[in-house]
Amino acid sequence: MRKEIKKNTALELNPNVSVDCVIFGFDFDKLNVLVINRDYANGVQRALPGNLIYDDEHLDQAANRVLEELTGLQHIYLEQIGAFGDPQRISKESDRSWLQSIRAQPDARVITIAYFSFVKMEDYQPQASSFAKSAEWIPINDIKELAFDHYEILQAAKSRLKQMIKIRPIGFNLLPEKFTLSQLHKLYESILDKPLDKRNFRRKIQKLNIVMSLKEKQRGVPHKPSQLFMFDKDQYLRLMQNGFDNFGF
Amino acid sequence: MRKEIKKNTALELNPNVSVDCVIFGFDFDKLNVLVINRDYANGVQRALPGNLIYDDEHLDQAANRVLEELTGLQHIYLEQIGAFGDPQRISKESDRSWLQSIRAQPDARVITIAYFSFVKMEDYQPQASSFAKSAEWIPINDIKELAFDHYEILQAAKSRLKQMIKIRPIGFNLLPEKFTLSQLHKLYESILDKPLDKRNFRRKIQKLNIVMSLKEKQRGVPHKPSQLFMFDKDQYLRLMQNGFDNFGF
DNA sequence: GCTCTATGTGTCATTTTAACACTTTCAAAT
DNA sequence: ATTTGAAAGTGTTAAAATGACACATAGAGC
Repeated sequence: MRKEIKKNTALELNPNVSVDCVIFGFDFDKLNVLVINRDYANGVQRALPGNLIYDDEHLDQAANRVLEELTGLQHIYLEQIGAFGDPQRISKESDRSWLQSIRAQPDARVITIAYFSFVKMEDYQPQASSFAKSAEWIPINDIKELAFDHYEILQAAKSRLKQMIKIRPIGFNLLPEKFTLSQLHKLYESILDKPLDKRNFRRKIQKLNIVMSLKEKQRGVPHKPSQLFMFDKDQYLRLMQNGFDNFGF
Repeated sequence: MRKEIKKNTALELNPNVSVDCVIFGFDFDKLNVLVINRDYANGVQRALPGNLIYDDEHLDQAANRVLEELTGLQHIYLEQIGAFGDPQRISKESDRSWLQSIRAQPDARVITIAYFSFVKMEDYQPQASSFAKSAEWIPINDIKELAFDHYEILQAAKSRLKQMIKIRPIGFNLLPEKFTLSQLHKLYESILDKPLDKRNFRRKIQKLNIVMSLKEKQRGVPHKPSQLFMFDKDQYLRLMQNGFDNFGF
């Protein structure tokens, strides 16, 4: 018998449904993703933060709870990517042996609902706990494999991010309050994974009026100091409401 | 005790995960959606075709199977919309009483994975079976309520369709092999839910080279007969491969 | 042959895009 | 004090895309 009898208590995990989170961060040079490391027989393996949901829990809440339990990150707006449900998605040998050490029903079919978000890296210092041995930011392009089907989920998240940047001014979430246009430019290049003409980029961004130039400049840099900017929240909200559908580079 | 002991046989339904399908059709005038009718104590209620998945089944396969079982539609490319997982999503009284008549574990938490697709209405005459009393095309704008959270799912599907039409030439799937530009025009207006300038629409479509004009005209219409067109499959595939991201009306 | 109805067609002003190179400002090193 | 290195900042032009707009045409039914 593989499944246990399941009582209807509020705090019971649902053995068939999990959530996984892809959290993007930007270090002014490249995109990073938040991963946890877990011990297993033959070493350490990376995975996205994720776990089973409780039976009476909203999916979105579950994603937030799990993310916090494993990495300490709180109060993050997570957006659903979709469900991943290959019946074999958790049956690699390294995954199975690990599941046996942490799950009451390690052989249950599990479908997972993936979520993603993007944050200012500086604001969130990951703090591992629960079954995560550690939690850290890893450059996206350095990731060659992950547990379960998490690599596939990561690719889906990247492609959603790429789409999303064309219809929403995402920089808001990934950059600190004050930033330079070069940093924003680099962010767009990192996400779209292609070079963008500097002058055309600046023209296009400025026409949207979502950035306001401050009276302040960078200091201590060994080159011409850059103007600092902030996002204009009102203008941002106005754009979003009018269903803004062209931010295409 | 709400859940039964669950054995690990291949043909067992997973009590926690279902799929639901939103199938759009176009009758040359407006968008329709395929719904099933089910009997319950106080009458008839409409629902999207959907049901539990088997424990060893891919989600996509489950969606295809369920759609066929309930409506007879086969061989349809279904695209995932996402997961819907409100813990209360199946607890309206009318839904519960109906579930008790068809489910082994009517009180289990069920999350559903929604799929959508669009077909040529003429090619698919719905044939109800299983617990569907009937299956039929209903104009989208006539639908005011559906079972469970299906109305919400329908809205999500509509909004995905609206997005998708901006990045893919969807007419391929919704129109018969030979069609007129006016029909295509009307289709775009129905999906986008706003009028589009006739001349600008025609110019834009023709520039893409995805439609080929035939040597054939409409016959028997009480007005100037329209030129017939077909889609150019090669050009379509070429466009799709190059990641075609602007079809914006 | 008259009427009704949907088809089909072109222009122009405005906006958007893509391509492209040099000067400026600061810190650090000499 | 001068030089050097490194990134910031800035404008023009040609080509393409967009949006607004009105009237002649072809067939069916009477």
